[in-house]
Amino acid sequence: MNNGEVARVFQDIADLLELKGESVFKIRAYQKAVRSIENLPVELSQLAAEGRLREVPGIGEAIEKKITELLTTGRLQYYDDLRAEFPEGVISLLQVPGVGPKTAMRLSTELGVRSAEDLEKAIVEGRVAGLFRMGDKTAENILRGVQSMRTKEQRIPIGEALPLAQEIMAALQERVPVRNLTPAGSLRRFRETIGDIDLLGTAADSEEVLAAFTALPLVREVLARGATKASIVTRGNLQVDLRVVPDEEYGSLLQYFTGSKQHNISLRERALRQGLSLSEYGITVVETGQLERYATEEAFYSRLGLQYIPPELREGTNEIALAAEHSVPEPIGPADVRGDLHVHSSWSDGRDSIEQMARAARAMGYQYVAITDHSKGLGIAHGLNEERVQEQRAEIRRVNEGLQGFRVLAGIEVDIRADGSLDLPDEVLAQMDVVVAAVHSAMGQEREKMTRRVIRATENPHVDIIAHPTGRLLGVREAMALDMETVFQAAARTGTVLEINAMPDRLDLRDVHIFRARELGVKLSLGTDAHAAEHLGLMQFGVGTARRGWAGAGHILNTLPAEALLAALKH
DNA sequence: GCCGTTTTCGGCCCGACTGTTTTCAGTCG
Repeated sequence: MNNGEVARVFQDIADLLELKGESVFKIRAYQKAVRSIENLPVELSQLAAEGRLREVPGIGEAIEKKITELLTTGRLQYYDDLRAEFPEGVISLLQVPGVGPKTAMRLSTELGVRSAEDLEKAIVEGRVAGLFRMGDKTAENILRGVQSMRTKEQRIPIGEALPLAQEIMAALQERVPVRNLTPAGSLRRFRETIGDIDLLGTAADSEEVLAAFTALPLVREVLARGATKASIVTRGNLQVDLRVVPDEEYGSLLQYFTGSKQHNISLRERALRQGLSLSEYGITVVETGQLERYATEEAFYSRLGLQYIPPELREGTNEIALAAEHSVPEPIGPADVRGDLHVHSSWSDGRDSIEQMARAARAMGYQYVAITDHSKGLGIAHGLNEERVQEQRAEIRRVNEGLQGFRVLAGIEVDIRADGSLDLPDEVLAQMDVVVAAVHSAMGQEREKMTRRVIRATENPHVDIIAHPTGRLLGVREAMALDMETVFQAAARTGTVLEINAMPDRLDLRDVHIFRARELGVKLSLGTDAHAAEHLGLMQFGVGTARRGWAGAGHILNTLPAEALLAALKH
């Protein structure tokens, strides 16, 4: 049983306990365990084998026992008993926006509703509005919930959300005087997918800003518009919330709306022990009732005796404890990156010439770029054979002669074949500055075979970097079946670098993988996989993901100058 | 059910909004 499956069981238990009307604290304990497990960078089975389950925040004696039972037997008696107490399907009603545990139970016991379809029928027939303490408006609200559940846009990749947020912010700034306009929420934390866009700003006249916001051309529907907050739905069917407050409250508001939820809960629990109560309006000294306002997040965290915590680290793991000791690591920043190590040109399936890519990379402030076109096995991408590799090397030498203070590295993205052998002979690979290897075919191999295949590639003395190691495409293709722990160990043992692919639909390695790989001493690199000059800018998504994996500049090879980088590579 | 620079027992984040209400319950983020 993997972490996701265990987390689902505990989520179900939390839901069932809610239906049952159990103590909210017990329910919260299960929910906390779920979030903790979902964010875990390592398999529970591994922790269990090492007797370290209790080290996970939110896992105590009782939940440890339940996890052990699940891992060893695949079942959980407590869960089975709990489920037997309720009619099948009641849990599913909790998925409907506007329906909580109380309503779900009443719908089930009083109307026999067991599914969203049942619910819709009951509403249309007027049976819901007829219930005690329910009315037409409540029924209508739930009906909208059922419908939105069907049509609502799922979480969108950050690669779509960020440009959209920037477009909205730019449009707003053109129209009204608004300061400190910034994304908050999961967008600011650089999660790989975004549910809705949260924006914050400050202004003397918040009403004016909100009026301009709700009147933007891309607005399809205005959900709410108050004195400090407005919500709209875009034409692309995505919800965008904007909060506008005075300058002096900006710090606490930004802190609050950046989250994560678990981070904020942990922060507030800790503050209470210090006699302080936190809210989006500031910090209240409980004893005196005095409200202190904060214009910056730095001052807010400082008041709590904490080091500043970068947004990408605020997931409620152990960042607060580290901040209390002032030992939160400094994550890599965009300015640390000195070059891109995964770039295609028109020699394979890229759009732009080597020289165009090189000049674009130099314009970004880089010192080098590795041209890593596909090898011959990828016929569809016009991959390079031995002969064209030599021709391309000559072209790279020519381009380098025309570029001062910048270096184009001769690289290749060599295909890892189904058996783990490489698509070009070792003699050819030995001549390259950088060899990137990647799986592009037979991605459905079973776990053991796929793991052996990738490990064999890491064992080749010429392979410097494994690109997009899991092969996933967000929302399109699942990660390949790979034993990541074993892959990390092989990478660490052989000195092979694992790539953090910055393409927003890849982000591969992903955050939790980066976290674990780093722990095991694996070297990492950043690459955009650019197929056109403008893709080089996607590096920001790779950097954000690296930060979520708590990677510092020291963990990422292409923060080094060119010579030091080449010396650090395997061959 | 978890957890401890107040505690191994007794606490447990905070506020907004909505609807159906005469003071609040339920839901959400």
